[in-house]
Amino acid sequence: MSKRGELTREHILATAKRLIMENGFAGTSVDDILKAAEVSKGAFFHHFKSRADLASKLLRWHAAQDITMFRTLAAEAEATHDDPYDQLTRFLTDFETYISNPTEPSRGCMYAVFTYESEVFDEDVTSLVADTLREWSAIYIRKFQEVIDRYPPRRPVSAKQLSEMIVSLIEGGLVLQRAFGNTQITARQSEHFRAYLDLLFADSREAA
Amino acid sequence: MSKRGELTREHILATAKRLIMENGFAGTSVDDILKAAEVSKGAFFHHFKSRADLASKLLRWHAAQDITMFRTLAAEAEATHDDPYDQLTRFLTDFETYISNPTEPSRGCMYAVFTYESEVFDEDVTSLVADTLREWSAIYIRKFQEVIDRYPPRRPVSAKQLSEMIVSLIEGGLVLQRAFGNTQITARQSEHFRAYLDLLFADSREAA
DNA sequence: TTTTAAACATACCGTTCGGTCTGTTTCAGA
DNA sequence: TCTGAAACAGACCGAACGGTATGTTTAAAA
Repeated sequence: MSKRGELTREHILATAKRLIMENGFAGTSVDDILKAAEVSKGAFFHHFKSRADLASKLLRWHAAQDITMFRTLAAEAEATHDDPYDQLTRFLTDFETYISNPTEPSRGCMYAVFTYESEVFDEDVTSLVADTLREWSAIYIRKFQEVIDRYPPRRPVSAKQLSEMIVSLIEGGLVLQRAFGNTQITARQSEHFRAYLDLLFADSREAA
Repeated sequence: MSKRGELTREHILATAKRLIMENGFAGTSVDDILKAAEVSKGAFFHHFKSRADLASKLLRWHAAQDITMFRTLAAEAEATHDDPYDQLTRFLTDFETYISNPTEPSRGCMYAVFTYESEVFDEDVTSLVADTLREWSAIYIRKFQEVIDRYPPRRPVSAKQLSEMIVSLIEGGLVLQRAFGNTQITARQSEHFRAYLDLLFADSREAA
């Protein structure tokens, strides 16, 4: 693909992403995207076979960006701290800064948007959503396992439970954040979760 | 309104609710509803001024049912237990049974569906969503405040924080539940939350 | 039994939808 | 400089859309 073509493609994807995060996928027509992106119908269908194809490509495009960002934050935390608990704390605080950033306020989670319209998509799209969410969870699980192995928690709890909790808190926080128009809510859930972690692990950490 | 008319109205609302929870609001056309409910266009537009009017009426209808169910569970818990902590535990376990009921598996939260398509609705709809979520939160807050007043928590925590956390966990759990096709996930979050509450309040409860 | 309004049925209308088709422009490589 | 394919532009199409207009049925009150 030529550089110019690639640019147009990305421009369409970015515009579609913005519109879909505002109105949902079913609420976003091809014409809406054309108008907002100021590209022609010919250009659109040159890059995407159909509207459904856009959904699939957009999801992959977003997931790639998303996982990259996730891994970058994780790598940064691991580079700065040796202790898995410190790494986790650092990762979460970085995430809190990112998610409540008022200059580019988050309109929610794209996976949630696709999930709540799941019946209109093919199985490859819905399974991609599930796979990406599972990848998120898997990274959390590994780190929580390291923490649990080093610092026995005050109450029996599994890495999977903790992972599922923080992912649920973030997803739910994003829903409330948008419903209430308050960009701080998701970060607050992450903070509260860290307080819970402290309650679980503070004793073993002090003992060590 | 006649009994027959009221029946048709409710049938349309129930059908629309089912379809919208599957495909989203923008993904559900009036014709889709007519076909699924086996009613004519004349019947539909006799009961609802427009498609947007259906959205508004449906939301109010659902919110009324929802809050009633919520209050019923709360009243039952309060009738069976004197202690606010016991009431809360009872309420949450009842909720867990309800939400993971496999005979009528929950496809998610209608407020979340409307929230993630919020740009397509008028302000009266979006503010109704926010108001209903706030009502939920308020009921939780009052109960948590009673608990905190009676049993000083191990760490400083506000009733608002605890309320926001359980609501986020449920909203997020419902997203994951649908994404993964696992009806147990939301109940698991509620359980985990109760474990956190135990960690917070067990000491003061034993002392009392 | 007659009257009347609510409750419904259906043909129809203008618009928007996703998608196609045909043609033009751009630009890297021969 | 020429060539060909990629990149785009925009008119056009049939289907589906939300909504209306007009008529028929139902059922309770007079």
